Amino acid sequence: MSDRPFTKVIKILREAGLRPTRQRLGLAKLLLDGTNQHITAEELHKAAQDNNILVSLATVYNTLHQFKSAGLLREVIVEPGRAYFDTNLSKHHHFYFEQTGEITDIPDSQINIERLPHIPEGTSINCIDVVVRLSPVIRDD
Amino acid sequence: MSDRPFTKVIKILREAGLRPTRQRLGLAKLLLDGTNQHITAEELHKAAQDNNILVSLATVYNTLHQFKSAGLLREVIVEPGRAYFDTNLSKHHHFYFEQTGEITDIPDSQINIERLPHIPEGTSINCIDVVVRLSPVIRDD
DNA sequence: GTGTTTGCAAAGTGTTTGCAATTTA
DNA sequence: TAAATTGCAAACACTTTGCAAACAC
Repeated sequence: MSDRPFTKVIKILREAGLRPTRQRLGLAKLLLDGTNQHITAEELHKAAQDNNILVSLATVYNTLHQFKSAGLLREVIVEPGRAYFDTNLSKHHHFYFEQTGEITDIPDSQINIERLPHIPEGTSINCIDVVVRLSPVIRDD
Repeated sequence: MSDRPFTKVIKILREAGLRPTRQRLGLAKLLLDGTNQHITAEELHKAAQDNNILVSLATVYNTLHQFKSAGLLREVIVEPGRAYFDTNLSKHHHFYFEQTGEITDIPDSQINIERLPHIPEGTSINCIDVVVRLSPVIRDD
């Protein structure tokens, strides 16, 4: 919404090695506004249109991957055939509402993995993803 | 490989409410042989061809979903755009080798989730999936 | 015989890519 | 102006679907 802190977003992009083009600036402003979001390319494209940010769907896809490579976003995999991107870079996990497709964060403090498994030789852990899949409670009364 | 215990597979399908057709029997024999497998539709289709089981790719897809609905298989979601099916029905988790796409099991005894998160009201946990993503160790010598 | 299942080909969904035109530095 | 970026449309990978023919019971 604010128009001035453009400089901040420009700085972020520059430091990520990405030229601050009109499209990247617009998408970065939508994504990196400090709120935690779980968004698909289509949703972001729609959000851009709604905010008068002209950008093609192809560029949205490319930009999401560039942001991911630059460490500005993470990918969350909870269902086949659809990629979600997560603006929360801190350690955390996810609830996935199977009914609605909604994703919400589980703070790292609320989950704790004890007893880590023995890691195969020659490999190292990239990350550990925990997805708690939820369904609506069915009440029969 | 064995030809006689067909009766066993027929029984499994019958109890799952699925007619034991030639295609389902063939696929069930490949899948439910007691080993733990993580397989895609394409891979299963190829395996069927290699074993002289005539079945179309569309039927492989349909059969995998029928088996899943019947509780004979589980779906594992580790990468977007590809569905893996898991013949291991006991509680366990997964290693995912990002480099190769390979999936292996983590026995439930080797991982332990403490302190479960607070579940949103009106929902119940369907399942908890843990994916430990691995990369090859990079050695610089 | 009747309802189920199959296979094909077509359609669908989400994503990536080649390339000319445009923009950035 | 040289290199990076964009947008389009086409290609892509994977999956689902409609429907006539084949099959199971």
